[in-house]
Amino acid sequence: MSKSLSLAGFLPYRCNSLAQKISFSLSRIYVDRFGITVPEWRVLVTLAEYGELQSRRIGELTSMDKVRVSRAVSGLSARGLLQRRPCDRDSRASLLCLSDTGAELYQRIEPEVLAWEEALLQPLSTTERESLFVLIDKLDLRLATMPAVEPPP
Amino acid sequence: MSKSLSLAGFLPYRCNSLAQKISFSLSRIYVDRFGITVPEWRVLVTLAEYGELQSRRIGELTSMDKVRVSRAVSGLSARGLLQRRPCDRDSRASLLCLSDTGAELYQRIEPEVLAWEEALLQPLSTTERESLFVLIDKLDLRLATMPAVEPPP
DNA sequence: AGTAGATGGTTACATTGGTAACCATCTACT
DNA sequence: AGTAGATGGTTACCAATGTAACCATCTACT
Repeated sequence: MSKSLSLAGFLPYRCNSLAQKISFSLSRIYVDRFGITVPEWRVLVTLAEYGELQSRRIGELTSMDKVRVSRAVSGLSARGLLQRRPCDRDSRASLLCLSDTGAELYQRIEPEVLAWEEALLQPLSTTERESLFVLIDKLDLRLATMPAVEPPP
Repeated sequence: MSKSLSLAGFLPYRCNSLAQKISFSLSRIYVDRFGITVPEWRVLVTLAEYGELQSRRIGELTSMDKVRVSRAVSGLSARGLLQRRPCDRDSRASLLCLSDTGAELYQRIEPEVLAWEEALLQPLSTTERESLFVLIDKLDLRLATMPAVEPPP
């Protein structure tokens, strides 16, 4: 005999719904108050962390496909938050970084986001926080290596 | 001094990206092979578990808004997987349950999904599986009760 | 050098998902 | 009973996301 499915205890559902709630709660900060979309937010964080990158690399670091990156970049550029300069190694690509306004905006958002994160994790002990990330890492790894489910014969 | 943000260690990002990978991996089963969408899948599972429900309740149990439920239901109905009968207590609503074909289809999918879940969780010990759900529960609860972040004055 | 195929990035098109307006009915109060 | 507002559910409309085609350039090989 095998147990039967229940959404409430089903990891895909729980994880999805948690991710959405987290994302929504966080986005109140940068969407409502700063008019930044989620993909734009990811680009901002990444450029703030790495300094200067080309689109391709931003895509890798944020797990977004090139179309999404392109749109996010063009949105941010339109608002003067980015700076581009040609990439001399490859003239198809360009190198992107935060403009002064972009960096300034980011510095206003970042502390609020950190405060929000701290508030979210507040009920978890240090150990729990660590194991949360360990578990996520393990599942991520598993997904990358797990064989596809076989259809029955 | 406070730490600065990095996507790779940022819970919203990690959780989102994990949820997407999980969802994608799982959906190979019911999307590719059975042509069922994600919302439809949730409705199926819920009706399989609860027997007979009205749309409103399905929405609550699956965390989907009424539009999404309506579309999922109409998709499943079009394929003859559901049965509706009028709700005598409220003539606006109807009661939904799986049709015979629906139940049969579900019974073909369920064991595969359970096998997939087991494969996913395989690298986690029993304790780890438990703490994973405990952590998710805690975060869920926290999100429901957490105060909004205050804008700086 | 020249050509075939791969790659960075953008644009155009189709699909999906969300928001808002809507209709029918229900509830509660006069 | 009659009316005002709430609610179940569908439809219509608009924003976001993914897929596919595209252009320019690069790489590698002859």
